[in-house]
Amino acid sequence: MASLSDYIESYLKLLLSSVPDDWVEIRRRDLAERFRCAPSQISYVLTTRFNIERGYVVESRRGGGGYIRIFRLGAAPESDALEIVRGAVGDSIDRKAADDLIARLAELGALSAHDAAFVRAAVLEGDDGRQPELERIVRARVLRATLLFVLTQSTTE
Amino acid sequence: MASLSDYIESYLKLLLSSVPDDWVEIRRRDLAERFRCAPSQISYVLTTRFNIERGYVVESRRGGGGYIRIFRLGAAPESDALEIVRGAVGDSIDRKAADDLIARLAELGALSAHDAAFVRAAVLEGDDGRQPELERIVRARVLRATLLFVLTQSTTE
DNA sequence: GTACGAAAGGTCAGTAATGGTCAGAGCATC
DNA sequence: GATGCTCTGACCATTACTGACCTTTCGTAC
Repeated sequence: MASLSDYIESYLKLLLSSVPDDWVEIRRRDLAERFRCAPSQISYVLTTRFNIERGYVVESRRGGGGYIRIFRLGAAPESDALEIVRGAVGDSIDRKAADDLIARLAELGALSAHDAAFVRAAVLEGDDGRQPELERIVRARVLRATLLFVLTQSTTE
Repeated sequence: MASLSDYIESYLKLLLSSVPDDWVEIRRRDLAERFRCAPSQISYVLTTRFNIERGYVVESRRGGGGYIRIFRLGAAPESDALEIVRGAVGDSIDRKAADDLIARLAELGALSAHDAAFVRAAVLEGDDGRQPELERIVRARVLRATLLFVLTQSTTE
């Protein structure tokens, strides 16, 4: 329990806790140099430790003056609701399963009635039922994004 | 946020915000001199940062007394963020256009940096480039749904 | 009004400087 | 030895920036 990835993770979290805003900007190359590792390792740490399921969003730009920005969202990463979302929404989901999931989260108290209605609306947006396969994919992506958004927004305080 | 292009972009936006009308006039050569760069770099900044997707229109004239005018769009009170989303996202959208739209909304103040990063992450997630046509369609749907969701979410209180 | 030179801006290919991806090797744990 | 996490290197994609060359416009001489 002391891998290089762990050190990089700690370092980034320390960085995040030391700034007033909830985001930091780094350069992949510099960080790799500081830890004497391959640049791709930084990418590895970011995808495994700073993904959306853990409460972070990463944004980057390539090319000259490129950067990586890490945003920390407000949620407790180990909350039950996030666990459920992580497990329940795959790459593809049908309408009923999506609806059930939303209902279940509302029941758990993770989603207010208001939020549940909005998530449901977003997920059904543009669903004309003509391309079932496409719909399943879109539904999964929208569902995951909106749920994570709501869940990481509302538990901030 | 450290490249010369970024500085030139900031400078021009500052200029735009300091005038009563929504347009400014510059000379490519003077600006290049001020930033100590090649004149073509100014053109580069204009095409990448001040295009129509981001809400700007550029007009120019060559020869003696030549000039470049930059007009900012979207300042009309009736063109709110929701309208822009409905109009800009069609049935299919490429990666760059999606990114530009998110950037424009962030610039308008409709999206916070957090929310912009969030939407961007949701829209670009799972984009493996193996089925470009399908991705374009999925991207448009996810973009519209998440944008409408985030925008209506933040304006409801 | 034509010709020409000077003074703008436009275009584009090429180079450099980033970050992204992914297969596979290494290593730890069970 | 199977499984899963770490880590890397080779290769790819994107963005920044420049210089050489092109086009347009104006002013002036004739």
